[in-house]
Amino acid sequence: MHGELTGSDLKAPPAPPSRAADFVVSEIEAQILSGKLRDGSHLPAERDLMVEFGISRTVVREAIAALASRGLIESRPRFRPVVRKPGFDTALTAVGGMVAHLLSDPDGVKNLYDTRIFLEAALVRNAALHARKEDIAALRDALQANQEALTDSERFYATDVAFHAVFYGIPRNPVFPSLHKAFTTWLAPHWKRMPRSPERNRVNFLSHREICNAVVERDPDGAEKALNAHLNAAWEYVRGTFEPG
Amino acid sequence: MHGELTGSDLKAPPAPPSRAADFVVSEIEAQILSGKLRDGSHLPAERDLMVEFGISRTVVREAIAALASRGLIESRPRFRPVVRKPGFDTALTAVGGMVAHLLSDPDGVKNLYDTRIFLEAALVRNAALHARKEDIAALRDALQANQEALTDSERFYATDVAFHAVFYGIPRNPVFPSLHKAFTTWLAPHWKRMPRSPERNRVNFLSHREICNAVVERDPDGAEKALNAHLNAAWEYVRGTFEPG
DNA sequence: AGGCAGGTTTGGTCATACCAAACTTGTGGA
DNA sequence: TCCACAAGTTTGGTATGACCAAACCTGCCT
Repeated sequence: MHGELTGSDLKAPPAPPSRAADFVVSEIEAQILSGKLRDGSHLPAERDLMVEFGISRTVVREAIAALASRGLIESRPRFRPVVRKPGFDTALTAVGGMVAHLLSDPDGVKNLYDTRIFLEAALVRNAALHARKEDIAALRDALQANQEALTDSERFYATDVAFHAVFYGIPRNPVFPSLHKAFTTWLAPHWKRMPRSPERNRVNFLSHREICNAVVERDPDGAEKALNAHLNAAWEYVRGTFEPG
Repeated sequence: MHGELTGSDLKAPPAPPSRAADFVVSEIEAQILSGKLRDGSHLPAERDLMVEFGISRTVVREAIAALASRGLIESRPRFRPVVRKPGFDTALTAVGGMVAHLLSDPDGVKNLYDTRIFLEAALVRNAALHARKEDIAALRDALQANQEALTDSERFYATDVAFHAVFYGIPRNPVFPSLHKAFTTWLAPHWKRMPRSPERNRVNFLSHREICNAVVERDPDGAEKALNAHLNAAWEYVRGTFEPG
């Protein structure tokens, strides 16, 4: 049936590649890139693909599954698969399931959270140095919304997230908003179990205001310090959700 | 236009109907987490799984494929799948294929590279502030290796990567080395096409030395500035690999 | 004991069939 | 004319069963 993979392998140990569906995958991959399959359009029917590539439906389905898990196509149970040219955040979404397992280990949560702190510290520093007028305005708006939600823990959480999100938007690099989304999504389960109260909200709000003020005053060190204090304090509460101590 | 979907029968976004393989996936997922399937052990034969779950081999294979693409098991062509409890960098590896597509767009490369610069700037700053003696020593070693490879562009590249890697190790958070690996892997294709020469190597080495010195002198601003200059200069060369201008 | 040959597993692929849900189409009523 | 509903067709999901080739295992033979 199909040709051979002329043994030009790349690596000795894991090399003898005899894959068939992979060919289809890369083919469809290429078609998506070349635009033959445009974003949003849907994939041909499986039965059409099998004649187009001269393979069995088994392989077609396998290929589709692979593409789907790579985020290149979106395959709902009974519907026609939809072509999706992935963005940075769909990429991060795809790892989500795996990250969930990483987080079964408390160290995983800690490491991920520390990464977030590290990045966000750099972001507030960046904000203090480079924030534009609109950014400052957005920050103030977010802060006010945060304040107005002090007594509504549900809404406070949302405005809290929104406040932090502002910093991720300032560099004008789409990777950062995607990262923010990823962080909040991944850490949300633990966050949800964190005790909440108007008092806690108030503390957090004050931290936000402190950060905001430092940014407005163009004080990167102050902003960074405030953010670190803020997030490290939050950690003490989060860790209670899985470290009984 | 259409009336509306003021929801009667259709479940709008995601959650509707039927998937059979997903059950198997989550089941095996759970078994991996619970330790019933230990890391490194191999999965039961497909024909065994189909009786264990009372499903057809089709579904079993689909489930295995899904697990494999999520990085929970490692499935080589003709071999028994091996259970793998994923780590941060296997997670990032899994996205790799997708990222490759993001990079088909020059903006994607730019955004990713900018992200790297941003993170690495924060890392060198962190290094200047918190590097331990061992870290400084490692940095000096890496720098020296880098110098000794000046005339061998191949080896220079390796030592270059290794030098930068030191900074990712300083926070002692495994996420950062994984990120470094991911960055270098993803950007490598473009990097490979970048013109190289002993002169370029020398320029890069001098940048490295400058960064190293700033770190040794505990000068975060200087280190950050030097790194930004270094990487932004490199970008000018990299962009030539896809922007013919 | 060591090594090779043959039988047995096991993953990869194909072909076929059936079901149920989604899509399409055609007809009839307001 | 247009909407609504029902029958017919497509299409994805799953199940069987079969075959091949490579990997694995077993046991004989030197």
